Amino acid sequence: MHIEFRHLRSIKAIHEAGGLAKAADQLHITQSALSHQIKGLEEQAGVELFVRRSKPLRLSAAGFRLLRLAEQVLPQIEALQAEFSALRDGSTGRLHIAIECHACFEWLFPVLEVFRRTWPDVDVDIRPGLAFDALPALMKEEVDLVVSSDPEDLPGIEFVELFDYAPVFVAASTHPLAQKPYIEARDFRDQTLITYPVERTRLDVFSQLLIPAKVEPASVRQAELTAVILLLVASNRGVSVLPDWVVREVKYSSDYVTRPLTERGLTRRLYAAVRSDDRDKPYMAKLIELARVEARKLQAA
Amino acid sequence: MHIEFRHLRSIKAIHEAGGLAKAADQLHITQSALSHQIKGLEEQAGVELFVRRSKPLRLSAAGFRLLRLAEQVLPQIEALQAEFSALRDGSTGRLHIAIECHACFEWLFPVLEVFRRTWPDVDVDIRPGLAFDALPALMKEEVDLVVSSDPEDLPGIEFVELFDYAPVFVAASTHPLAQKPYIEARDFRDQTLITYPVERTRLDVFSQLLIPAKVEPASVRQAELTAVILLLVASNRGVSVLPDWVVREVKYSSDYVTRPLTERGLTRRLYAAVRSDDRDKPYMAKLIELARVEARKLQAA
DNA sequence: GCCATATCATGAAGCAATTTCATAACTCTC
DNA sequence: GAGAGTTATGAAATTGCTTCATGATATGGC
Repeated sequence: MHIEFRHLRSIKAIHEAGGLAKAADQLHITQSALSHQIKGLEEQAGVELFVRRSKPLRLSAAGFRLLRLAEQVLPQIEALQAEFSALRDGSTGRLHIAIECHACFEWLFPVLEVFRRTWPDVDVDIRPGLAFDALPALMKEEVDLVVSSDPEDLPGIEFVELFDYAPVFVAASTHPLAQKPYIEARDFRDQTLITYPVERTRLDVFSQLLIPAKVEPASVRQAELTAVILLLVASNRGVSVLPDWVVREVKYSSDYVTRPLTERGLTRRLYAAVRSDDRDKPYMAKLIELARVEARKLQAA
Repeated sequence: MHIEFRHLRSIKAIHEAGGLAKAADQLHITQSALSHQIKGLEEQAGVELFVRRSKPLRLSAAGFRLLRLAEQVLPQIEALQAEFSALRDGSTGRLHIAIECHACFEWLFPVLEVFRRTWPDVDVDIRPGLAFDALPALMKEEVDLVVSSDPEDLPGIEFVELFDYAPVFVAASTHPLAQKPYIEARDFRDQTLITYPVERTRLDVFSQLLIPAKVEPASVRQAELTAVILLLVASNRGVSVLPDWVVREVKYSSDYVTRPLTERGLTRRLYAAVRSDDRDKPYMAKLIELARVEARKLQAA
């Protein structure tokens, strides 16, 4: 059968206006069109929806049943259309974030906390599961933002600069290397290096320092959580390299020392990879702005 | 604006079939038509409902939102259509009954009790409020059945015979008239007559006996409830005339006597007035049959 | 990576459904 | 029962949906 929303609207209008002609006005069609429409609907449903005997057309029992449906359903689609128009003007949307950089949890969480307060209708999520192939997922609209430090030239994708950070050497304060003012690649030769469990090319120590210098650490141990890495470092089970926003937590602790990598220090840049379509959406712009501000707060601390 | 059920069905089909072409098959339209339709819908809503980048067309966030609506709403209209088809085949409907005859409660209630068990989906009600102008209300479909003992020739209305009954004289067993084998009009001349509070022409005593004989009782007192009338009669505050199905309750009580009106007794016939359209509906036929059976049980008791 | 295949998009043309116009039929009120 | 008000109807005009034919794009196997 073919009951349509149009029919629900008509039923409702006729009931409320208390007549076909007035209802037709409200619906911006002629009385004739509405009459034909109702006739068609009744033939479709096989049921008389109105009492014809009385002149200001009145709903029959079946008509009332249909009206009840209309009053239940019409507000729902109106609500949906409101959501859609919010989506269109960018006051709502989906913001699923994939992070390639394992330590980014540390600054992203506080950012999202602040973000949720001003944009409560945006559907925010972090998807660490597919951190591997984040950029293809971004292109397929499986996620909406990828935090990355390796910009690529992809169609429809833009890499928006977030902030700079420094990968910093961390060791226990009792560690021999604590004596040096800065750390070089060759210093790792006889060390146990503790890293996040991802491929080397995605770790700053390797990509920026050890691989170019062709240095291999004595051993590499992996730990998932930043807190665990720091624990291992404190108990002298190895040394690590972490972004500055992470080491700021231990900078003033007497258990740790932090040192720059190379004499002048390394600098890396983080990007938010987003689809061009999304870039100018207000909530997206806001998130990126927040990320910059909050991260700098962390780095300054 | 112009979201229609058609669109909801399409969204759902595409999602379930996992592709536009297969969905189009299910919907019995071409792939092209569906493509155009979705395009139109997206323009309407101003929102992308599907992710175009991936090839087996996938729902976007907004698309999922619409799907959720579809899954909520579509079953509702299917349920409605089931109700309508039940209405068409007569297994459900509205059965609002108006009773012109005030004492008919007595047999109608038991009838409806039985009826509700076999036809639970029929919307049954008794509307005593508009007992006055019941037949016009029947024509205007405000009620669906009128119990009446005065058939009229009205277009679209049929009077279906229910059963015959006898208006019977009731008095306290101590009442002087209890001595007579039957009661005549002139016997009322010096009596207080207790009646239902309706116009005289609609009371059997008057229309069938007193008005033709031009007899006026000494006084007339009215009571709404049958139980109250009987109470007043028992305490000798007056006499009354009630249908046989009512007096059967007191027939064997030593407090009352019942006597026929006139030597041969009066006989009246009750009718169910219904619209011709409704007459052959199964539930209507059933109710009428039940009324006959149950009433005769009461009269026989 | 490239080609074959599957899948979706698009434009023009045809067709069906909806709307309108003009007017008839009906109901209700006075 | 005349008149105002309201709904129904038929035919023509219009809208918009569908189809056909074909182009564009993605996916998977080699």
